[in-house]
Amino acid sequence: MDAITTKDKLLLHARRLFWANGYSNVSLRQITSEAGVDVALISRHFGGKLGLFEATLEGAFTLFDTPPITPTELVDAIVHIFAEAPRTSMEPSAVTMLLTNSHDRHVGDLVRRLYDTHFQNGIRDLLGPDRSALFAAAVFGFSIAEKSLRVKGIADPASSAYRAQLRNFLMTAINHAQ
Amino acid sequence: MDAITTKDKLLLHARRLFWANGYSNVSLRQITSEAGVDVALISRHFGGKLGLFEATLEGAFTLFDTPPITPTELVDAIVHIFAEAPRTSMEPSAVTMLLTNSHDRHVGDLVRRLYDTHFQNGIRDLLGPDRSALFAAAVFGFSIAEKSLRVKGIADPASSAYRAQLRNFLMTAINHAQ
DNA sequence: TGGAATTGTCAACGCTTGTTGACTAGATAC
DNA sequence: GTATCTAGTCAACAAGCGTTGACAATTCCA
Repeated sequence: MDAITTKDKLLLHARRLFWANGYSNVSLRQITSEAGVDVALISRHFGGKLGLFEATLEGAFTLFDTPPITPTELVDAIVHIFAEAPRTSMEPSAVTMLLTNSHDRHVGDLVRRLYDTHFQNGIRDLLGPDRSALFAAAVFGFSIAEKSLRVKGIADPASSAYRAQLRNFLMTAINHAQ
Repeated sequence: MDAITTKDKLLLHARRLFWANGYSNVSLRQITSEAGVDVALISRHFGGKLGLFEATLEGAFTLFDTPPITPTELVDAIVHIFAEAPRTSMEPSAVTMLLTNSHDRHVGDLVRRLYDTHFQNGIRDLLGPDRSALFAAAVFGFSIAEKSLRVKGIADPASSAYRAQLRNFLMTAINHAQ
């Protein structure tokens, strides 16, 4: 019983720290100290740092594995994830962890593979190759601008203006793609 | 005389490696081994790793320090930088290094400050707060999609289709911002 | 030409990293 | 009740990191 709690504690803190700082910028001792457990337990439960990282992404791509019927529903789903993220403190770790770690020496290949199999293949059938590429660029760009660079001019995520801004940005990227 | 060559060699390889792998994923020994010089010379010439990183960004924001007159000229300038980047092997290190390192423990604050003082303030007068935020998101998203995640559906950077695709994407972000 | 400043070389430092093995405690099964 | 397996604790490991200081070589200036 207690084992499950420990694994969940590790997953919770690891997900938050990885998403906020990136794979290489988070140490195992940082995770375990915040989770209040011993360092060695990561290797025991997850086989190592990479295994823990993979575990934090487990089941995070369900939205894209069964993509919505229409582009509008896809946009609404992503807007919902982005807007609710601060509340749940869970998502959009999946999407954003992809890009904030895509250049990492240790997890770059893994991250690109996850993007290919889940995100890209999931939305390409819905939007077509060109529109899905630019739609992905819009999602990534908005996430980077808001979360990492904290660009001014992006509305408060709790406001309805935020949802409208993001929705309009994504719909524009879809509708006006060449 | 030889000193200048060594500094330039270090800057050249450091810029390339930092841009490709990010600050924390590049070691000083990796840079110096490719440059063919001793490790200690980085601390001697640049004061340390952070100083070398800053030096690689020197003068890379001239475009945004004196922004173009019209949004169209701004878009054309960025399209030009992106399209010529593979040839010159220099840019768009400035813009893309901003975002690929924005979550780094060591250089995150520096990178955000550079973004604020150069990129953001430069284009906000031209585009206004809302449009400049989404324009920045479009630039970052396209860069991430093309360079880091290697999204399918983005044209060959050497082709004219690439310029048209990027130009249309950026113009759309500007013109349809709420 | 001789002294001073700069540049390059080498080895070592202290620190952090992820990982491992030995050991104790507790739960489970026979 | 005893053997077995799992979970947690502790200390240590080897490897890599950025940085430093002592020394040799070169260049520059008077």
